Amino acid sequence: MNVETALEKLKEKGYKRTKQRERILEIFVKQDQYIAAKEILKEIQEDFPGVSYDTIYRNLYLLTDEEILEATELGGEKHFRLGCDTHGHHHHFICTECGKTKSIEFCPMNSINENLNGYDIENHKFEIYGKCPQCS
Amino acid sequence: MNVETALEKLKEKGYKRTKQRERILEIFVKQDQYIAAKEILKEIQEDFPGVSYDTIYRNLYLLTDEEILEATELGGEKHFRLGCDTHGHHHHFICTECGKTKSIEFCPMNSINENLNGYDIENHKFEIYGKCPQCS
DNA sequence: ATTTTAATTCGTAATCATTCTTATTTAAAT
DNA sequence: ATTTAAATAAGAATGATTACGAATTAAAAT
Repeated sequence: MNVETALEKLKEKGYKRTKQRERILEIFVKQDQYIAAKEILKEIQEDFPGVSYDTIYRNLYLLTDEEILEATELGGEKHFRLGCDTHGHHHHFICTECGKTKSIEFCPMNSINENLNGYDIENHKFEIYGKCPQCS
Repeated sequence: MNVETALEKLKEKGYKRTKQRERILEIFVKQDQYIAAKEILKEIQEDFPGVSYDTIYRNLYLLTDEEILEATELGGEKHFRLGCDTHGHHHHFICTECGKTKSIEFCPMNSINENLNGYDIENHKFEIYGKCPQCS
């Protein structure tokens, strides 16, 4: 997913193209890893000194709703990254030291054979935490 | 795990038996589901009007470290439940409506055959979210 | 090109969960 | 009964997130 494709997708839904939104997308395209809201803010302030957290969060949530970003909770903070839909659905190994991730193609939902009759499954989370080769 | 067993386990490590700690454990034994810190506080205040969040969190984290409780993040809040070590290691289906859980014996780490050479695995999380039979 | 409209942003305050600090209290060992 | 380390109370502080009114701006309509 690149910046233009994402902005196209938003335009179709009636969302406008703004400099701030474009800049946020650029950051995610450049850094392919989980990033916290405050880091996005810091980076954007170099170009737009006045951006507020409101703008950051509003956009992060919008982009997540539109499935352009995906979110996870790390150390009490929400983190976001570009949803790599090139790979299709997948999970992550997340380094607890540097935050870098490695995609995991294996999805437990394909292997599970547990009786969940009557349960309406909406979502699932599978993440492996540890040290990546560089940090261990 | 019952209250006495848990308190025994703590005593062996040199931790004291306090009314507040005992009461916290009772709540978890009675309600076998994920509970947020503020709900613990509310319930305990009926007996100890002065308890502070400090006491709640200190104990929740202590109990989690001692593997008496287990924790997960739900809706931006940490939630805790009694670690059901009778079942051994397992995961959960968590109802997004009422918070009730169903144990899942299947563990993806037993089925995964992904190349993670060089990665030092410390932990993992597998949870399924949705509506339980009562809520769907 | 101008106007209109709704979306978006800014600036700041408010909220909410969690953590910290210090003085005081308590369990349990001597 | 005394001592000592652990635990608690009370409230302030922090940090992430959310909320809100006013001002701005992108895009559509005229």
